[in-house]
Amino acid sequence: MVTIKDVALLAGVSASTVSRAITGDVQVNEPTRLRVQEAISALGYRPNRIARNLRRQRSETIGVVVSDIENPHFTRAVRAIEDAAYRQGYRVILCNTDETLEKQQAYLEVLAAEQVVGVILVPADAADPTVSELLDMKIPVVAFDRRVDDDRADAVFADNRDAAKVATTHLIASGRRHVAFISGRANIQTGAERLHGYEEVMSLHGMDAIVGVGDFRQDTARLAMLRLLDQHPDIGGVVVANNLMVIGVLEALRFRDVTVPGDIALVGIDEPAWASLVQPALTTLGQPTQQMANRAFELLIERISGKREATRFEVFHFQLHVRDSCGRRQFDLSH
Amino acid sequence: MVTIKDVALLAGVSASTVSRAITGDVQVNEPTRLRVQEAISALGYRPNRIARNLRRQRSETIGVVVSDIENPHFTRAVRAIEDAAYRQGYRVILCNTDETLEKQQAYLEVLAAEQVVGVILVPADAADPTVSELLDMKIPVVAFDRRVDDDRADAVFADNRDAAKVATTHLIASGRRHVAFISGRANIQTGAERLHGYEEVMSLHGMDAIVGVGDFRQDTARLAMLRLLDQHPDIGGVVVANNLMVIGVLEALRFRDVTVPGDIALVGIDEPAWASLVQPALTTLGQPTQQMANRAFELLIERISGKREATRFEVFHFQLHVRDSCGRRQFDLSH
DNA sequence: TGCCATCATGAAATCGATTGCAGGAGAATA
DNA sequence: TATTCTCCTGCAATCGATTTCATGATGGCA
Repeated sequence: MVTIKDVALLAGVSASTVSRAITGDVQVNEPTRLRVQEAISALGYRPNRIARNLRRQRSETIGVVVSDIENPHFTRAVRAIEDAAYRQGYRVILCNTDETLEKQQAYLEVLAAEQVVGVILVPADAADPTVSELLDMKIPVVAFDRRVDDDRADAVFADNRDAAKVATTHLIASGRRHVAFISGRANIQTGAERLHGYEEVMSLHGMDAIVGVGDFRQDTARLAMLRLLDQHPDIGGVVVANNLMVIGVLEALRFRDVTVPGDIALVGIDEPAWASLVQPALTTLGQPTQQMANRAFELLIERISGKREATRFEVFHFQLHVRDSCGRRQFDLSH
Repeated sequence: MVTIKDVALLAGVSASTVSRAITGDVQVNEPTRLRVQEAISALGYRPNRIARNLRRQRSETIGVVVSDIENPHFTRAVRAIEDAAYRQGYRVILCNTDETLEKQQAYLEVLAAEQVVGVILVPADAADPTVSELLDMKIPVVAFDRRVDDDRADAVFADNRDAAKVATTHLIASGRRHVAFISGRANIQTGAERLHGYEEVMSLHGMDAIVGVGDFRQDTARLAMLRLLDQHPDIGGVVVANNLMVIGVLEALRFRDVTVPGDIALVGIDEPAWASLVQPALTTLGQPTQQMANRAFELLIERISGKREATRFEVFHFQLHVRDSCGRRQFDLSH
């Protein structure tokens, strides 16, 4: 491995001078700078970032931690963040926690150790003390999609309760009775809020809640829907708590020869790219993922650059896309 | 920040002893070890990984670099790799290159600097010299989905040429004429190979190739398909080079009121989760993504542990899933 | 009793960079 | 000419851990 000393030796200067020639924050005589440059390219020298970060106590890297790398909502956000960050000279490293506290802690520690300048986190567990440790270390954290308990962290999320309310109301207003809900995990904020929104509307209309418990993934949603069909043969509508679970639910309905929206009307929360291509085209509630991601990054930059002290929450809103799977009773003109 | 010295001070021992107590590779007297443990938890000490990696010249992290974080084929692979790696005590950090050489170099350098023990790479550019630099540093590299030029790197990929040949042949055998191809970027190996497979079959049958150039993303595929419809109104079938582009192509066909498979039969390469849910259900060629990912990780571990010297390539095969979009002329029984 | 092996520990070097401090050279000013 | 200032550079300390080497204590064995 070629180090700064080798370069110094070849250029006939000290290591300090090489360092200054590279970083450029202190004046270096032009001829010497050129000699150093030559030596660097002659040896193919590349500064060791570990040593640099150790000394500088920071890096030019931001960390992004998502709870499910397979969820298009998150990957779309990650791409938006990476794009913006890279343009501003930051590198982005990404980690996947699989919705487990253990992995979240492990990866937050990795990021802390790498001295990242900031973290955007889709928290698997809002109460994770590791988040506070990062904040103690003056590493700003922006929660995405969900909040964290430590209120020094900014947060960007959507109004999930409202989304579920709109979806449920839409089905009921279309004349559906026995509207069911395929939930995500209730210990995840988005899961809980969407469930609460659904329950709120159901009780408002004096109806019993019919909940199939999923975990935001395709397989469990299929099983939950099959079970629900057995237990409640009179279901007339279903709200599905996220995009991946919609796939599982549609598989279950097709397997049982249940027609959509004939037998059961369906509204999905989240807007996948294929929403309008499936049969029937999916009525969805979409959130402005890219805008949210961009905003999360902006909030992080404000913190990194020290422009802002106060914690900020930003709430975005879902938009209803009425297509065919809901039966369209009410909104025939809104296509 | 609490360092090893603070722990040493509180426990009344030297830093060396604390270090030994933590790593456990050298005997430490039991009572002292306990005192150190107490001091550690009392202070909430966490060893600084940067310093550790600097000294040890390695980490317990492996790097994964993908060319498109939004492609489900890659995210599925990433999740499989992360699962396996985490179980074996490795941490995984992920980077996205957007199919650009510049970002690929930047992120490979980041990973090299972080002293990762190995890299799994979906190369955006097979000729990138940074790959060789990693290998020079004794950091093993496994190419995924595509190969790299440096033949010290292992590779796991699928027989893309054959996939395109099967897809094209299937359409022709179903009686389709003027079969078109929506290609990915030809400077990407998978793109080139799939295109060649298509062209090979077409020329074998004495037919002219009809190629719409895309870049593996949804938007360009839509435009390419629209342009193709204008230029070649007699197209009877189309092979689409990857899953994301299928969405764009279906959008274009729907926009022009072209029926599938009535007017145009369609076969997609890659098997997205929603393949059987779209209308019409998609005939696809799927590759065993998770198996490939697991194998890539195994190859990497063999290198990391020094079990193997010789370079290894592993080629996986696509499987044809006949559904409705191809017209099913030949294979009515094969569902 | 004397010698040697073993065990536990500390002091100091080390990893590869950055940076505070000091000093020399040369220019500008008194 | 003497003094001050600026510019450039090198020395050495530093970041926080690991690891080599040396040393003292203990105990077993001759």
